[in-house]
Amino acid sequence: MSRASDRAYAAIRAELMSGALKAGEQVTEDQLCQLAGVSRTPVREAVRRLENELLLVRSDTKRLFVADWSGDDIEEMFALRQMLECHAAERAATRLTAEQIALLETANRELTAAVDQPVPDVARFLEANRSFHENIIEAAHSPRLAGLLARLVEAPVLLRTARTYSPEDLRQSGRDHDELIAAFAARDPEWARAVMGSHLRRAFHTFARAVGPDMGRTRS
Amino acid sequence: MSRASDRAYAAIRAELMSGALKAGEQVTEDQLCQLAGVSRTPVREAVRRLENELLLVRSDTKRLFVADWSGDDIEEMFALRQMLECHAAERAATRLTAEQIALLETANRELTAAVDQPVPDVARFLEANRSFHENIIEAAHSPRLAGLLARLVEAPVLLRTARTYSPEDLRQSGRDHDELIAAFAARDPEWARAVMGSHLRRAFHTFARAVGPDMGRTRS
DNA sequence: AACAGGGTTATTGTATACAAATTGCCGACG
DNA sequence: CGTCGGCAATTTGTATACAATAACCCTGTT
Repeated sequence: MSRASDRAYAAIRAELMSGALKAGEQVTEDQLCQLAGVSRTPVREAVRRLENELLLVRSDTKRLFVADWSGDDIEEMFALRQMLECHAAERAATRLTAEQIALLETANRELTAAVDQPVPDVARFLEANRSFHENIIEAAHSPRLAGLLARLVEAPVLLRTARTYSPEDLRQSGRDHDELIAAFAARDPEWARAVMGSHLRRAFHTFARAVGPDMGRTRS
Repeated sequence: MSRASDRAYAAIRAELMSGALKAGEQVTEDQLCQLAGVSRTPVREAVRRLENELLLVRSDTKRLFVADWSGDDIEEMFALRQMLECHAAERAATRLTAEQIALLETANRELTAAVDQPVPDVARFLEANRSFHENIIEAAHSPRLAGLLARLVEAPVLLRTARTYSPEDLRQSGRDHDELIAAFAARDPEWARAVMGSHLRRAFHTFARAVGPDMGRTRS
């Protein structure tokens, strides 16, 4: 992470996540250079990565814009993620070691701890959640699957500012994870797949409800 | 395609496909510059694309090598492709226009014409086959799905030199495509998914048989 | 003979200058 | 008043020089 292009990537990504760069807005490479404090060469490399992760998009004439996800885009992304991550859960069920299952339990204890407070710590929840899912993908032993998912998982976080997490939603996620762990402990691929499917599909509807009935179809 | 980076991409890719650059071999950026006749900047951009498509890989210390796919890698890739392309076929069944279906018929006529000769024209077959599948993915109207598949479809072609296409294999592909067209014409997503699944799974076994029992597990 | 150390070469990473392309503006003309 | 064309400014694309880092070889020591 000490390379200039990595720092540029992190810096630009942070700006996108914080909302300092708004969806649909044009950005120039020079702008991003100033922002990251490096020259255009590493910035261009970082931009390629972000384009690949669909956080930035190029117009037909190569001009650069912050991605603006429509409701359809989000639904599509969730559908793809569900397909791939169900597959990962299925594979993981027969491949997880006892140590890895213990890791999942640890991550989910952290997750529930973040929720079981007077005021839930959403950032802590998100980090534990990310770790939980990452461990499953890791255990699926399918490096290309992992690469594909990497492109899908992070993108919608862009919209997290718009989202209102209810404590009940967060708790339900914890329970889903518990059942997932049970399916893994039973070495039951079908069970794991099914739980993952309902987990992600519920997440989609929670997300859709939070963002609004039109799911971002009205742009600002 | 007139951009230097695009030309570099095409040139390097051609070298990989022709087998002039062998699997596992190290390549340097300067080498690729000479090869493409452009400077390192566009070459580096082309290399990023090829890394993304898994045709090139980087060692832990950033040195560049031609990808060397193991049998497990190939099986994994086929499994992912099947999952995604079945999904594409299912979506396409309800979205293809009459014109697009006609396009598929044209592509498959070209494909069978390439086969129905004293000596089948494999290159022409591959091109028609690529066009056929591309049209389906296009019709699925899922740009991210298309992006994911792009990373998977082209990679194993690297190994096509090792492959012996029997005329019967090629003819069977044409018949699969015909049934796929029938499923699309009937607007039956389930049918389309099933046909695509068996089509790709058969292709996998044909491929595995042609490459050999160990599927490349013995590297040269 | 094996191995550690240091210096040399090869390779990748970054900055900068310049070229090509695109956009937007402004005036001339219908 | 609209619109067409071209000039100026902005933005992206490429080449090249230089810096940082990793691999290699060679020697000296044990």
